Amino acid sequence: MDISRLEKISDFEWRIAPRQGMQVPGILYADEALIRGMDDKVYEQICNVAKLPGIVTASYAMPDAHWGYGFPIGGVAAFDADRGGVVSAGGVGFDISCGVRTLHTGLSAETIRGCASTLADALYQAIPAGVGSTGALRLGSAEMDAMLLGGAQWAVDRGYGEAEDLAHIEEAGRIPGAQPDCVSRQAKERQRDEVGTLGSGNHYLEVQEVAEIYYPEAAERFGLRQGAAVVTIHCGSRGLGHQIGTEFLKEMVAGAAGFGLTLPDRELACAPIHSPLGQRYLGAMRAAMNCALANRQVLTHLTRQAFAGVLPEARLTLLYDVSHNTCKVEEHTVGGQKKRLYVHRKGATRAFGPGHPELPEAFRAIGQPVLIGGSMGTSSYILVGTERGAAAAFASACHGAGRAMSRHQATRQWHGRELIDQLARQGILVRSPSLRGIAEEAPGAYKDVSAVVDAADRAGLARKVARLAPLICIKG
DNA sequence: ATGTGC
Repeated sequence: MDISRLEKISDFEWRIAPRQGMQVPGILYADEALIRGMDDKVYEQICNVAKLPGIVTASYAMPDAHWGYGFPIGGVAAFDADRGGVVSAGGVGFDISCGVRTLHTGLSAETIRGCASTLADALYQAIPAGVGSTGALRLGSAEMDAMLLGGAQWAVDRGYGEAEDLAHIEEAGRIPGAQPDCVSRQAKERQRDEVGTLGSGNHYLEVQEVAEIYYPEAAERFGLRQGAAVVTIHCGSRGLGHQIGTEFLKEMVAGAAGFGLTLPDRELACAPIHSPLGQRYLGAMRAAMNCALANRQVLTHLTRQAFAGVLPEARLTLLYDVSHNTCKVEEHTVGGQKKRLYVHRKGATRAFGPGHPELPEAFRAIGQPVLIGGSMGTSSYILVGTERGAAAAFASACHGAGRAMSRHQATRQWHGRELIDQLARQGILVRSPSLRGIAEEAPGAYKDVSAVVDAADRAGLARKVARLAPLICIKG
């Protein structure tokens, strides 16, 4: 991206002044090196989003922003329903409610190293992974609807996990307003045997070591101690979310003219929040959010079972679960006034600051855990929402490293087998059904997650708490 | 991301 087109606010905040139909400015949080590495398309997409009806304050991009469908991945935009605001399927993304959950294990990384290979095999056997992977559950139509309404609460009610898990999930594990009736038969069909599966692409389950602590007070509140082992699960709503995204995108493209919307880019297809199509999308999307929460909850149960077979002394408790592909109704202050807004976060993590009423009691005084997944073989980070961040980008932060290279390019540059051997020499055990998938996910195909996280920290979006280093990686 | 796709 040509940095001369941006107005510098600070070393980590850059502004695009409104022009050519932009209702609000664009704001990009990143350092110079990250901005120079971004595609010009990201600039274009930030500007295009700023042209959508009802957008408030600014069209934001996080430090890991890259070119996406319509909206940039790493984009945040909020809309006021009463001022013609829209909801956009492309503003949420295909993998609805893709997100990250991190669990304590009650064990040290040293203990894990003592049986890493056995544990890796046990996890790989317990966790269905890969394209089209299926799980042990088969949902009939009534159970499907119950899952889509109940999210992680549905899973816990059926014995997958513990009641205490729920308090440590966004919205207590169940997104209200889901409408299974708005989810197509085909979407449900695709999901029938995919609950409790990891999927493919950048999804993973990792056992990690707490390698570094930056903010001891927050780490203490989060129960993170240096040298401890944690488990992180990164996945989403599988075939169901993808099908919903695909169908509504098409419907929104077809419906745009009927709503009198002239879109700067066909891919920005959207519908007024106060329209039957907008409402149907929200109902279906919320059902997909519950699907993702149920999925991560069942995977947690399978993880506990795998640990129990190898390390019976393990006690897996949930630190937090937060999504990074969502549209959520939240209260934010705009021009000194409190407003209920439809906040799209596409590849951006919610990062509520201290005192937010929606946070579980354990974190209310310190702020929300912000879980940032790295690429395979590299570090992940835990940050905490801050007061300053709550006033910027509607309380959002980055979500990961962000791709630096296409999947195709990566497969030409790396070989799965060599990467697995190389990582094993670094003490990182990778298990995956797909060598091609491994090559596509080569660490070198991603941006430096540390630079991304530093930029988010320095921009004040969230504050660094701890770095997690991978020990075992189950890759889809 | 995805029953990966012109």
